[in-house]
Parts: sequence; structure tokens; C-alpha cells
Amino acid sequence: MPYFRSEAQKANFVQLEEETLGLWEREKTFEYCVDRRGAREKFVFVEGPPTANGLPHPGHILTRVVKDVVLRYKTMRGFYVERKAGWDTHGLPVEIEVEKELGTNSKREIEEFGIEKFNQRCKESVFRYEKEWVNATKRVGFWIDMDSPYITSDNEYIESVWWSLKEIWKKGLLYQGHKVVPYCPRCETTLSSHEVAQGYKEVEDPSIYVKFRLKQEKEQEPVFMLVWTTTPWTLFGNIALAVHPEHVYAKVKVKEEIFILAEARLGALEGEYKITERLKGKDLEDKEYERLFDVSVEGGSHKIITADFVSLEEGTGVVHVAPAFGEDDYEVCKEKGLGFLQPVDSKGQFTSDVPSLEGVFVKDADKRIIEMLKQRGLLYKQSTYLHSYPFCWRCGSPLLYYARESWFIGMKSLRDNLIANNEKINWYPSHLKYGRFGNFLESIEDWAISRQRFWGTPLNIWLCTRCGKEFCVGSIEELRDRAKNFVSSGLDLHRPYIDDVVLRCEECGGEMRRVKDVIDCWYDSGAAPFAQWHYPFEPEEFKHNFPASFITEAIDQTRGWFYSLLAISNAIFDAAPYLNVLSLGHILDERGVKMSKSKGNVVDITSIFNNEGADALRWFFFTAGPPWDDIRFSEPAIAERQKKFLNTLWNSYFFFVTYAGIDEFNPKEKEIQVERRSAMDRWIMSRLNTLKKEVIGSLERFEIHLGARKIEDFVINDLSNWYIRRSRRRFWVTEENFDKDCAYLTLYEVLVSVCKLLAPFVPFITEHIYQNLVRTISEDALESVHLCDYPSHDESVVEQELEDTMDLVAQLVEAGRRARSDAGIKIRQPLKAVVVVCSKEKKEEVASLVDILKDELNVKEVKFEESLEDITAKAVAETLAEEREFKKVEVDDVSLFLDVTLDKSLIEEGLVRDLVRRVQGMRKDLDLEYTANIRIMYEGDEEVKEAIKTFSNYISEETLAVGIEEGMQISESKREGFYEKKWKIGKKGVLIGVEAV
RNA sequence: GGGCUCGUAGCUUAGUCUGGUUGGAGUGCUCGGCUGAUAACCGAGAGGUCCGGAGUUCAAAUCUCCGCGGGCCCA
Repeated sequence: MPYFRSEAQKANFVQLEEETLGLWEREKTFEYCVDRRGAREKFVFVEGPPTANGLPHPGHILTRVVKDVVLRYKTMRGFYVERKAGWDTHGLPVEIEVEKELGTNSKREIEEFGIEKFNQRCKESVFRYEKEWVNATKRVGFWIDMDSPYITSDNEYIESVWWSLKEIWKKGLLYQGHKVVPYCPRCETTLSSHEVAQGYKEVEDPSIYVKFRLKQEKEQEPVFMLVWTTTPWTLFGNIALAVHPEHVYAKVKVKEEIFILAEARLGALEGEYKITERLKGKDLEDKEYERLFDVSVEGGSHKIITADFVSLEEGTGVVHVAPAFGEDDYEVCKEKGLGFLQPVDSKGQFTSDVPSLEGVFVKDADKRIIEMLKQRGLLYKQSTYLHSYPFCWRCGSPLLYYARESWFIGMKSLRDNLIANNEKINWYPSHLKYGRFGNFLESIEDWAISRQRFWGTPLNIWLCTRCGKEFCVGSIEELRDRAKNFVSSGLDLHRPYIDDVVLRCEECGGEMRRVKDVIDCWYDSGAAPFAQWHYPFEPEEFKHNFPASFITEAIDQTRGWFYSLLAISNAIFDAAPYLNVLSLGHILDERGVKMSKSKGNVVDITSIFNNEGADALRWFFFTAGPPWDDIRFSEPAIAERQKKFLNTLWNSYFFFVTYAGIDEFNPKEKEIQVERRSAMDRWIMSRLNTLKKEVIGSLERFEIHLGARKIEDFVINDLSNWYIRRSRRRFWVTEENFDKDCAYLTLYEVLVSVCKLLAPFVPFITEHIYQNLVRTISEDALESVHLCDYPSHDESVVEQELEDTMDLVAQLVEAGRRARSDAGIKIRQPLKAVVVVCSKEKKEEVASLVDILKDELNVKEVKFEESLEDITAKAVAETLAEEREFKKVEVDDVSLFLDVTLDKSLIEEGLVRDLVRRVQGMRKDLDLEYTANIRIMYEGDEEVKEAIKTFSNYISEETLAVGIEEGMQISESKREGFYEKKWKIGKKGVLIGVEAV
């Protein structure tokens, strides 16, 4: 009985994978694989939570398999690697999906629809594609615990988030301010940058040059700052004028008026002008000017400030600053301690601060404002300006950049800590650390965490309606303690329920009401390190799981999740939340364009699962290039890798299983030390151990592609194309012998090792191979390849010299073939000898592998000559004192002379080899068992007859022929099972018949 | 507009950090060979503006600068 289950010659990877999934399910392999390492050192992973309100696409799958390969590898290396899944559930994208279904367009309509019902829909929407996500995750082999995931909208999660915000609040880092955001006045909502990017249009706007009069002594001639703007309506919000501190400004006289503007922008003036004075921007600093309109401002205003953002590309080099309508404007005013003015309401209409235009939509007011300026003589000139301006992608109205009240975390004050904690993190690729991410930290701004929306973690701040006192709630218990009304323990912490909870003001006894905001969902996911464990309410897990050893997501998360994690950990624990972070590239289509739903170029992964399978997909991702590079992705590219690698791996495994089956070989019954085995065996073992070392090195540096490519190279070139091809004859010997045992043992050991090396990369096929190669023969073996330890490298079997020599021999073989090809003699034609001329040392090395050379070049003999003064074919012939013809080739300092002289016996032997080859082909055509005996009949000329007679033993051995007969009765040969074929060998016609006996 | 990154044969890519023979593979194509792993394998050939330009150097795919194109992030 064979010990190993026999296999199909052609693998059905998809079927094999589905069976393997079933096996893992039945045996609970994943759970066991994690738990059995429970006492070992932890390797902490945090899952960046995906949103399941869309179908997973190849980019998500890439992230999942990269996570998987690292976690499987670390587990096999002995670490305890828990893997908790997570779902990101809040946020504007979710709301937008629901709004599309409802057909609503504004916050007002949502309020009319009802926040309760709206949020209920959001909650449902978030898990709409959960099943697809779970299926794809399982199908691709990503082992992660999806039975008890963290969910950012669960009460416990929210409670932890609240706790963390309270910590930040207690440190005085949570404050209220303004943020300038792209805002749709019709929908009454802010837009994300992604939405803004969708709605740019070319439009014509007014372009006006406005005169701001400097405050002076009365008797002096008036001096005007000349200012350019394309948004006249923002002039009501003017607080300051900005100039660049280092640029040169000119005081010029134009007709009867005096203007100040940048010298480089004098071209903006009409007609003749005369420069009367030059000065630097900073010389103008702090000069006050007359306000354009009569509006009241709290705090400093209407003076000249300096700012680096002032450019000389357009305008006059003097910039009108309105903190309510521009982010730079807002920031610079805050920095300079100036006041703030918001004359526009949330519908985009002027407030009572602007009595003459109260209730007018700002964009409609431009003409009247220009007219007002003209009448008062404050308009220098006017034209129009063509530029791209953002519009609301939903309703088409022009967006306003508009300052809204917002809550901030004071990250700016934590900048040095952020930078210090970033020092502790290893970034892959390393340039991100001080590049994109480092630069970002250097100029970090405060984090605006509030959103005036519905579906999100409610901001846990309550304000007293009487005295204005502010309170931050840090737990459900605290909420119930402080609440005036009854709060049930099972209260859903979302809006609108939480909005109804009124707290008692400790200061004045008044009523405290929650601010209406929810928080940025980036905060939710950034809180995952502790919130997934419901810390600090259940403190144990977090302590063992912080900081994370490893996280990975795509490059766009650099300022997303990678930052929000660091920001929060930094604010609360002053610690780095992860020690290694791997940033992945994106998936592009076959033309190199990013795959996205809107472009319609997303490849359907289910088709790949059903055609090529998960291992093929994974192997493609791992070998395509460095994980941080973008990958061009297409189904044919995956099929190609499968053909190249997985098929070769399968063929190697199939070869072993087939012959071990025939010979009923059981590796457990044999034990032969590696050093007693042949050079070929020791060579592949040496290569294997070198490989192990290289693969581990690569994986430790997250150079997954290098590790994978090294294994691929080993399997295809070393194992399949050299070791197995060279060793085939050793397996075909019918009787049992030492050399055959060595070959079996070696091939078996290599296959099992390779299988383990590959297990993290291609978990299905390796499991399948392991089950057949290992579990079938030992009952005490571990149940799964994924429970095994990762192979460690054994220096004692590494023979570097042997590896080098094999390299040389392979090169000599190649050179010898070239020589044959030059001489026009095919390889099947045996030749008498090859002469190798080399140093004594080289000779000794090569001598151990001389049989390989003999075989590969099909020569009877390999002769060595240590040195010849004259290394030519003629000299070789003379040295050997033979009248023969040689063909010379060289490899480095070794010369090889191929004896290309043919004699009758050699030609006869060549002919026999041709015949044998034909018979083998016919056996194959008949689909005979490898061990089946046959009878051969033939017809041919005298030479053929003679050759067959001379070599009949050889022919019998090679083809398992029990009889070779000359001539056949064609008429009688039509019987069942008899197969005959006419062949042409060289110029001879030969008729061959084959019949199984 | 700014920051980071990528650009090598039809396609996928190694080499770039640390400059040094004639830029190396795979795939596809052509020709030849081998084969009881057979939809595999071996050899030869054709195929290159190393994105373009300038500079540094005895020497540049590699270092520097300026562009062009793709990607990401931010304005």
C-alpha cells in the first residue's frame, strides 16, 4: 500500500482551496493556531477597520493578505498573535449613501425625516456588505477573528472614546474655535475634500481692485493700499490686509492718487505711474487703515500684517484677509491675535451686521457691493476673472469657504511629543518617517474633531444654558449620575437619544445641554488600540496589547489612520501606538490607472477566486513588487504567475507522491545523515538552508516580495529544473538501494521545508501538501502546517563551496550545449568525451559532480587536463595523441573541449536512443501505467536491425519491454490494444508497434 | 500650487542607497534541442532614447539640478 494519497497530474487549485477551508472550519485550525501560543511573547496587531457599506475590491484584498502573511509568519515564529477584526461604522460617507436612497439633499430634510429613523438606516447600511466582506476575507485565507469584532458604533466602544476625549479635555486640550470649511449654503452642510474635488467648474467671477485708505494725519495726502479680490462679498468680513514681509513694495503716484502695492505687481496699474518710495513688506506692518464698511469687530482689526502666504503671482501683493472666509486668513488672524467677524449666516445670507444687504445671498450681492464701492470712490478698477471654482456636487450651488464653530484638539501644542514618539516607530518604506509623515508633523495643526452631522459618536460635551459652564462626560455611569432625567442603562448613545439627556450644572444648578456635534470618524478608528478592549472600563486586555507591534494599511492612510492613532495615543499616553508600520501601494488597472468605482475599472475578485484561486492571487500580490509600490493588476497577470510558480510546485510534489507511491516509500522508516548522501542531495539541502536564512531576513524587514521571489527562484530553478530533473533516474531504479533512499529522503525533506516556508504566503496549497506528506505518515504530527514552527536555518548542512561548484558545473553544461549546437550535433547523439582544462583545485571540485556533466552533455567520458601551454583544440588532440576533432568553449578560466568525432558505434547508439524516445512517446499515447510491461515490434533497414540487436538490453530496460521482435504482420496487427506508428529518424523510415502485455 | 513617490525591452521587472567590463531576468515572438514532471523543460536569436534635458566626474540607469508623465497626500 502506498503511504501517500495519489494526486491528479493537473491540480485543481480552486477545489483544493475549498476543501482546505472546510478542513480549517471543521478542525478550528485558526483558533487553535492562535491559542496554542498563548504563553509566548505577544506580537500585537491592530486591524485598521474597514467600512462594509461597499463591496471589497482588490485594494482591500491586498491589505488583507499582507496582514495575513505577516501574522501567519509571526505565529509560526512562535509569537502569540491575536487577531481581532474591526468595523468602521460612522461617518459622512455612510450618511451620503443613505441620503442617496432617501433622496434628501440637506440637513434640514434629514431633520424633517427624523434623526432617529435616519440613523437607524445608517446603522443598517454599514453592514449591508458585511457578508461579502466576511466571505471574501475567509476565501482569501485571511485568518482574523470576525466572530467578536470591535465595532466603532457599539456603546462600549463609544464609552471608551468618551473616556479618551475626557482625558484630553481634562488636559485642557479640547477647545472650541472656528474652522473654515467648504460649505454648501443650500444643503447647509460642509463637504469633504473628496466631494469638493468632484465639483470644480470654470466660471467667470468679478475681479476688482479696491482702495483701502491708510490712517494718517488729516492734512496729509491720502495713501491707499491697493487690494485685489474675486469675492467682493467677503469684504464685509475684512479684518486685516496682509503683505509679504520680505517682498519689495512701492509707493506710486498715479494721476493724483497715491497707492502702495508690490513692485513686482505694478503691471496691474493703468497708464502712467511714478514710484516715489520703495519699502519692504515688514516696514508696513501694524499700520492701520480705514475700515471699508461700518461693521463692528471684537478684538483687534484693520491693520496691516505680514504673512508668508502672500504671493506675487496675481493681484497686487496686498491680500485682503477675512478670517470668516479663508483658512489662511483664519489662521493668520488667530496667530496675530486679531478679532473675528462673521457677517454671513448658515444659509449664505448677510446678517443684520450688514443692514443694507441683510437677507441677501452673498453671491447675489457682488454687483451691489461693487456699485457701493464705486460710488464712494474706493474702486480702482474692475473686470472679470475666469477660474475654476467649486460647486456642490449634489445641488450645484457655489460653495462658500466659511468659518464654522468647531471643536479642536490642540495638537499643535503636542508637536514636539508627536515628533519624539515618531522616532520610536519603524516606517516601511523608511522615507515616510521623515518625508511625508515627518513633514506633516513638523507643521501640524490643531485637529478639528467635530462634525455638525448625525451618524457618529456624539461629542460628549454639555454646556450650561444658563451660565455657559462646560462639562465633558467620560462614562455612561457619569452620564447617569449627572443626568436630570432618568437614563436607562441600555440607552443607545447615538443621536437623537443622547440629545435628550439634560445634565445638572454643578456651578449654577442650571440645565446643561449637549452640543449638537458628532465627532470625526477618524477619531473613532484612531481610538482602536484601547477602545476595542473597552478600556479603561475593562482594563486587562489593553495592558497586554499596547503598543502594537505591527500595523499596515495603504499609503493614503499616512495622514489618516496612521496619524489619528498617533495623535490620540500621544495626547492620552504620550506614547507611540505602534512600533512598525507598513504602508502599502495602491492597485492600478492594467493600464496603470488607479482602480476605483467611479472609473469603472475595478476587477471582480470573485472571478479570480473561481478561476485562479486565492493562492494564485496572493502569490501575485506578494511577488509583484515591493509591497509599498503600486501594483498593476489584471487577471491574466495572476494566471501567468500561477502557471509559472504554483504549477511547478505542484509538479514537484506530484513527482514525489507518484514515485513514492510506486515504491511504497515511507520516509519515517529511513534515516540517513545528510553528510552520507550524494553531492546532489547535499547541494539541494545546502541551498535550502541558505534559502531559509534569506527568507527570514527578508520577512523581518517586511520585504515580502524578496522573500517570496527567493522561494520561487528556489522551487523553479534549484528544485524543479535542476535537482528533480537531474535526479529522476535515481527514482526509476526498480530495486531498492541506498542512493534511491537518499533521493527520496532528500526530496521529501526539501518539499516539507518548502511547504512550511511557503505556508504564510500560500496557505491553501501548502496545507494540502502538508496533509498528504506529513499527516498521512505520522499520527503524532501537528494537525496543520500552520501550527508548525517556521523552518530555521541549519548552518551545519550549508556547504558554500559545493553551491559554488554546482554553479560552475551548470555553466559548463550550458557551454557544452552551446558547443553541440555550434557543431550541429543534437544532445541525443552520444559523444565520446569532453576534455576540461582547468586548475588542479577546480578539477578537484568539479570531479565530485562529474557525472552531472557527463549526463547533461551526453558524453561517455569527462577527461581533465590540468594545464596546457597552448589551449587550442589541436593541442588537446595532440596531448591525447588522438586523431579527433574538438570544439572549444570557455567559462571564466575553464576551457571545455567537446569531442565531436562520430564513429559507427556512437551513431548506432544515437539511433537507439531515438528509437527508445519514440517508444516512450507511444507508451504515453497509450496512457500506460508507469510500471506496465510491453512488447515491441519493428521494421527498419539493416542499420536499425543491427543497432537494436546490439542494444536490446538497454532498450528493454528503458521501455520495460519484455520482447523485441523484428517484423510484424500488418494485416494481423489490427487487433485490440496494438498500437503502431511510422517514424522518421534522420532520413530513415522506421515502423514501430507497441503492445501492453 | 506644494510635499512625498514611481518611471529600465511589447508586457512584468532586477540593478539605483555605495558611480566602474558589453544594463540582467521572466514573459511574449523566431529558430534549434530535450522529455515517463509533458499545457513542463534547455539553448540560441531578434527586441533598450535606462522618461527628456543640463550638470558633476576619467567614468552616470546610478549623484545633482530643471522639466515631462503616473500615483498618493495637502492647498
